[in-house]
Amino acid sequence: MPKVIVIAGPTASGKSALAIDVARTLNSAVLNCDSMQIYKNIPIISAAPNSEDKQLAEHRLYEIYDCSKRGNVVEWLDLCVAEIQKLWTENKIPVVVGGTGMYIDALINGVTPIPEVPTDIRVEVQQRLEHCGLEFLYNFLQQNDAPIAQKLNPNDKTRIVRAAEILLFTGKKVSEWYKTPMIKKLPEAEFLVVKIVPDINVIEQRCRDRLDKMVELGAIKEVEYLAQQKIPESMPAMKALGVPELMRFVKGYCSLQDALNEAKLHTRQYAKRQRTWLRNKLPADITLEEVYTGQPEYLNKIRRALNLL
RNA sequence: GGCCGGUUGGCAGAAUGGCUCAUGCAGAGGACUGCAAAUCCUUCUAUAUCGGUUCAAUUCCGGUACCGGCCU
Repeated sequence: MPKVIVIAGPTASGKSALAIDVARTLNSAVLNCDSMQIYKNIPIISAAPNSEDKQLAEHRLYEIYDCSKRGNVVEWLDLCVAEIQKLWTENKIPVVVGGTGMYIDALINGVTPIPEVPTDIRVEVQQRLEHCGLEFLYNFLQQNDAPIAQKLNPNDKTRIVRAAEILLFTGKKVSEWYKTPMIKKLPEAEFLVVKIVPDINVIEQRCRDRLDKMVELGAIKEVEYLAQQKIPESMPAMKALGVPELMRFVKGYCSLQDALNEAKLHTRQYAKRQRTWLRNKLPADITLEEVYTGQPEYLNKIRRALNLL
């Protein structure tokens, strides 16, 4: 059975470094599974691999979308699956790394085959949301798809909007859609899941240091670029950690120090959410309880596990 | 030394003579199937201290401590 290595961990856990080392020993490539590193022009703030990293191992699916584009899981999944299959034909074991839980989940467990909702429907729902309020949409769901309404929290904007879109476009309840089995894009794949879950305080310290370093490396320039491009705040790339915070500084609303402190706090909170997700949703074959900084035993562990698969 | 004002959870900040001390932030835990670095849920912690009045005090009165202002 063809194999795929999946490396997951919170921000600043050293997962990218591990991915590079694994890819090198396997003479394979690293595939991005991060919803922000997929965007161009913000490599510093999104902590995408630098040129040195890229020399050590081949990296794919990084910095491929314009920041004005809205990425999504399924699109990423298609790209990722294509790259995995390519590597397989070369007899290589792909190394997928990233911190976006939903993407990993979709890769391993599949998604329900709901057709893509066209833009006009999405705009319509968005307008309803703005004019009539979230409550209106929730009531709409309660009347037309009670099971999903019950499952969702009345304040959960993202999911209520999504459910409304699906219902309007497909005419079928989301709760019905969810009864159809999820489709795996790579049913034949055998995944070796490696999880890095260091102590949250260690992660926090690394996030702080990294953010300071990002500023030294030119993170402000990237944010200024986004401002110049006048990319709407609603775009995903504009929500990358550090972007909204530094944007406030760039626009003169706060000091750099304040912006950084905010960004550091939000990064920690994000890392915490990632840990929760990893802990409860991703069973792993190998778990590292400390930051990866090149310990050879972990590489050996992975190699041994691969042979056993 | 004298006079005045203040003291509510880790922080900010409401309220009240009596029922479980609002709320926000932070912290902790959790959810997560097409924007997910998003979106959302649950939850711990306080009336400075001592005494008095009262059926009942965080709330009223007094002492002490601490903080701030003014005076000598």
